[in-house]
Amino acid sequence: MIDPSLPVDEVARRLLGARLGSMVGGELTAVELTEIEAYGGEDDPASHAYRGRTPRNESMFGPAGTIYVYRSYGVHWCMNIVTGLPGRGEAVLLRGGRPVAGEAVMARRRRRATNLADGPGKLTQALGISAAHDGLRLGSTDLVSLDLPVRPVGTILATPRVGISQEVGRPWRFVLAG
DNA sequence: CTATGGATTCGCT
DNA sequence: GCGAATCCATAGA
Repeated sequence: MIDPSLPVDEVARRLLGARLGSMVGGELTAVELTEIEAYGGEDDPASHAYRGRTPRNESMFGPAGTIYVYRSYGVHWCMNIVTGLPGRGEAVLLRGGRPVAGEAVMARRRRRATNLADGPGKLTQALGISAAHDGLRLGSTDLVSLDLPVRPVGTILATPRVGISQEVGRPWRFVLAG
């Protein structure tokens, strides 16, 4: 599913256009990923893994494909997928997607009809992702699915990551053009 | 633009 | 232990 030998930024690129689905409360929802950021391990000041292993980021140090969910700003859930070798603490943050299934369910969860998943907190809310999913592993659970794009996606833009003050020079935010 | 929200971590005592 | 600062955002005015 996630090749542990690939650099984290390469994984981020490849996951653009992938279909991320969830089965929560018996309801199926799915998005096509359009915005992803890469985060390194203990050598990346912007990464949660920078200060080493803690109770919160424990799942970041699991095998590639592990899901890492954390609370952002005390309000939102943010979902990451671990990459690289176990113990490295590398992961990609799923920052946005385009709904492709279960839009009505997403609209109900979001209490909105538009902008259903165009942000990290919106994406998890639309898919029903929460702390209950932290530590699960893609391929080992039916609750979350990830399917890589069957055909090449369009242009991929690389920009600095947002919301951080460190390592601004590292262009590790990837967005699908259009 | 501002209000909001709560867990986590760190620096002290 | 305890308090304070921090934090990869969103909605609504």
